[in-house]
Amino acid sequence: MTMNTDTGPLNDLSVVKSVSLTSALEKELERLILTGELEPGARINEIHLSNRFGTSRGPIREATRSLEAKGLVEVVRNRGVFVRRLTVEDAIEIYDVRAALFGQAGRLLAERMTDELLVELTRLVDRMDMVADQGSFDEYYPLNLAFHNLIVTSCGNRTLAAEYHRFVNKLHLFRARALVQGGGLAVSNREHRAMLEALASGDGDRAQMTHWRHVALAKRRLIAAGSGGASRND
Amino acid sequence: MTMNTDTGPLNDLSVVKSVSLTSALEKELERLILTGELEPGARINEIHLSNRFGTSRGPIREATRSLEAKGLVEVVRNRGVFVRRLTVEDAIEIYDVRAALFGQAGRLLAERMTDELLVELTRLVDRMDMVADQGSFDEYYPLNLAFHNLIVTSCGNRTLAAEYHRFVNKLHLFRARALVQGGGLAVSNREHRAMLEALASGDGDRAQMTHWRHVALAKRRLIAAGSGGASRND
DNA sequence: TCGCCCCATTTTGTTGACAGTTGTCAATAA
DNA sequence: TTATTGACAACTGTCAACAAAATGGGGCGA
Repeated sequence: MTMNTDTGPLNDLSVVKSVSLTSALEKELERLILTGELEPGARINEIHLSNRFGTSRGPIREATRSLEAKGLVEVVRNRGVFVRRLTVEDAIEIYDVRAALFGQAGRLLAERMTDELLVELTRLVDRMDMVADQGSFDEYYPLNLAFHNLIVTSCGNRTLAAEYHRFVNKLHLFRARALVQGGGLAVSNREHRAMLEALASGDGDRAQMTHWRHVALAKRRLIAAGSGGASRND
Repeated sequence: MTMNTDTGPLNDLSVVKSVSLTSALEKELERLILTGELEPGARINEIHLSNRFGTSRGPIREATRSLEAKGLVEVVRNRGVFVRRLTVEDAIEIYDVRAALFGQAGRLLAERMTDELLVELTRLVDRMDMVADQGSFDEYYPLNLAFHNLIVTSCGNRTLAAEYHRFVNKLHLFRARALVQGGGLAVSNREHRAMLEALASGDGDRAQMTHWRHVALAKRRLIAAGSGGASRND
């Protein structure tokens, strides 16, 4: 059982009154899941949670039903709810969806590009090149994340952005999560430069293609890495 | 209030025991929303529903929280839940997401195309041409729906298919729903033929482009029709 | 007549309790 | 030793009741 009884997260919950208890619980549960504190496959015990958060089971059940609809947990009747476990096949499917959404975001962004944004994006890619030379993955990863987030949130389509983030989050449920983050840093950043050029040109077709390809290649790297060693999906 | 007290749908609910009451209620509520029996903006009264379905409020609350996560209803604290109302801007955003997903489906399908599927798809397009000549929209619409569904469900990516359908469903919440279905029948079917050719060629790039463009053009038709007359989104 | 305040009613938020189901473990028999 | 059975414990599914908030209407005063 991965439950602890510290009261840390509890404060955030008790303070709020403007927002419903259910949604606060949902946010907290989502955090626990995405950070891995609740591991994929783990069972979510309603009584334990209600004790931990000092509420009854009702709001917790509502929160888990919401998380089920979002695809983060699985509800089995008379058995309980479990943190969803993604297979390699699931992860690959998600990559295709991600590629489609990210490509569309690139297209939209190319058609509404600004100089400031181009400067900001270029700076991120430059810094990624720097840390990639040093092979420092720990520094590369957050920059990479910021780069992608900036593109998606700037494309002007909030629906698309929300969906994109939902699927990126879902990848956290993938057991062999290290594979997702792997891949050549320098190679990946060369793709970033191609994306930048397409965005700067204002050519929507080209931007969509480069952005789509970036995720598609990441998927390829995932498959290649997966078929090598840790391909078990039990 | 659009509630009636007939016991028709109730039977389906009481019979089942293997599936939870919550998910049965959720399905029924989703049906009521998508068919328009519960109109966009309508308030969902927990007590009324619990009386109507003969349950307590608990399962109904869980079902509505799930529908909220799916984007079909909106929950306002201490006020209740309302059937979500889509603005024109929302609908346009959804079209972009749909285009991205449909394009990806086209690409995937092109790479795993079979002769039988091509025959089946061609038959649908042929029949659409027939009824389009007669200007019979009532016959065209279900054929068109079947055509798109067949493509998406055959692409081999269940995650993508589920997302696509989720967004198509959400379009039912758009007030000026007639606009969504509008557009030239013959024009639209000409795009279908281009998609067929791309699928038959097995060229993923080309298939993605033709499929993406098909939805993008539908979006354009929506915008054109919307800016003309019924552009109010109150 | 118009605007504001107060109170009753309605509705939601949350809780605790009970019933039914699942999983476990020990005792028994082969 | 191993398989089976029965009882117990833990947990989920559902419900009814209480508390808090919002809605609506009537009365009062300007």
